[in-house]
Amino acid sequence: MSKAELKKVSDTKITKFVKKGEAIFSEGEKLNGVYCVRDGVSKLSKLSPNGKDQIVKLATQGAVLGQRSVIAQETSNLSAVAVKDMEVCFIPKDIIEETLSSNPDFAVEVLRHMAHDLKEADDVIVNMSQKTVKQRVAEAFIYLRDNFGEDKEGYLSLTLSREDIANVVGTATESAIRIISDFKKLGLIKTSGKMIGIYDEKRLIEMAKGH
Amino acid sequence: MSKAELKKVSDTKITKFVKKGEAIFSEGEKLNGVYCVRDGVSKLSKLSPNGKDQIVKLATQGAVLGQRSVIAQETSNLSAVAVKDMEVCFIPKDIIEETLSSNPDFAVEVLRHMAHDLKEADDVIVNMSQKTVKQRVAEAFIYLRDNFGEDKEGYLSLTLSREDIANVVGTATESAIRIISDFKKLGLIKTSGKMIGIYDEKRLIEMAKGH
DNA sequence: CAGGAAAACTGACAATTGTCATGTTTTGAC
DNA sequence: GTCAAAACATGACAATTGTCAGTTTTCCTG
Repeated sequence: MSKAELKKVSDTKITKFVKKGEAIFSEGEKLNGVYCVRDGVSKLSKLSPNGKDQIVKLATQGAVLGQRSVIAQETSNLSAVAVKDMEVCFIPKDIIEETLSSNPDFAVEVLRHMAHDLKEADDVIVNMSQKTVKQRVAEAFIYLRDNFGEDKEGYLSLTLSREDIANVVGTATESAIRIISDFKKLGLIKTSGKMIGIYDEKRLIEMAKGH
Repeated sequence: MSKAELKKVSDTKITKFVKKGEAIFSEGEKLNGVYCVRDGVSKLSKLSPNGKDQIVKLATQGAVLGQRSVIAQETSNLSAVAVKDMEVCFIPKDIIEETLSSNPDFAVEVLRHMAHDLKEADDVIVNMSQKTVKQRVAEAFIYLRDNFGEDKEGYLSLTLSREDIANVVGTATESAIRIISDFKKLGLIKTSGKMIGIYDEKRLIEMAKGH
């Protein structure tokens, strides 16, 4: 992006704070721009016909929410809700569209990013369809550690509710809870309240691979 | 694309015929360009660690294979194998990259397309994680009819092996076969050899929705 | 800090799905 | 046409997962 363009963006951007549990936008909503995540974490989920909310992605610092819908000129196919207090900045879609069509480098940049997302989505599809719930839960913890880190005591920095964990994994809340209990009994993880920590990484990774 | 660009593309493109069962490229392969599907159908699949091949997408006329990998400058994350004799034309990646960075409209066009694919991938994730195998099989038949049509006798124009159907749905081959038998007994579909036809669309759609 | 709501947890059971074993049919090469 | 290999099909059973019902714990609000 040129300096002039950068300036225009920073002039028009609006910073917004979103508390944990609050929505940034909802499925089916028409978006007038995109939201850059400066801080915090958002879950991107889609309501399934049976009433459950499948979490498709967790977005953190650097992610751009709503990009897909704005580019495709469609309403959002996902809901975005904060799972950790957030700071986001809004960029109107006019700016995006203008920059896209005037600046090929920007377009290619966005394209690369979207190509990456698409690959990740493919991976999720394979995991969902070919791995057991137990494997997916194990994988989820490793993913959470790798992407959001852990505190000094070894607990995952991003604490999700059991229901959210179940919705990431795509299973019933009770099943997720049961598997968490099992993992704890097996000494793979430790828990403290709703916080979860990885205790035996090696064996947890084994579990994710299927024994 | 300008006329000069179009000319360059049509000068460099190489038409190739791929027989049913043959691969266009494989997972992990480095691609030197993309393949436009002129005719036929390809399955795009990914090997899961347990040895099963999950079909992520079926691509037909108009689809561009390898686009994601070429844009992201990565090796392919999927394998492409013909499930119906194909005619594809190859476009070297240099041409793609050059056109992308010189022609914003082309980039935006590709971007829109990829945004659409991403939405579809999200939908697949939700289906995989929230629907039963029975629902997914029913949905698969409706999808096959809507996207590939049916012949005069009402059989799906695209005939997949039972194994491929299982791999689309993400289940064991035996489970897929059993469900196909059940659907037939229930009068939802009809079969003739490996061909499958939709017999009672309304009830099949009900089944896809969950009873 | 009391009380109520929400979240976490557990048990019992049913439904779904996968696996293995085996038989049947179809297909394709010769 | 024949024969072997592959694909299709079914049964029996085990493993996984979901559902419902109920208890305990945690969290939040006044």
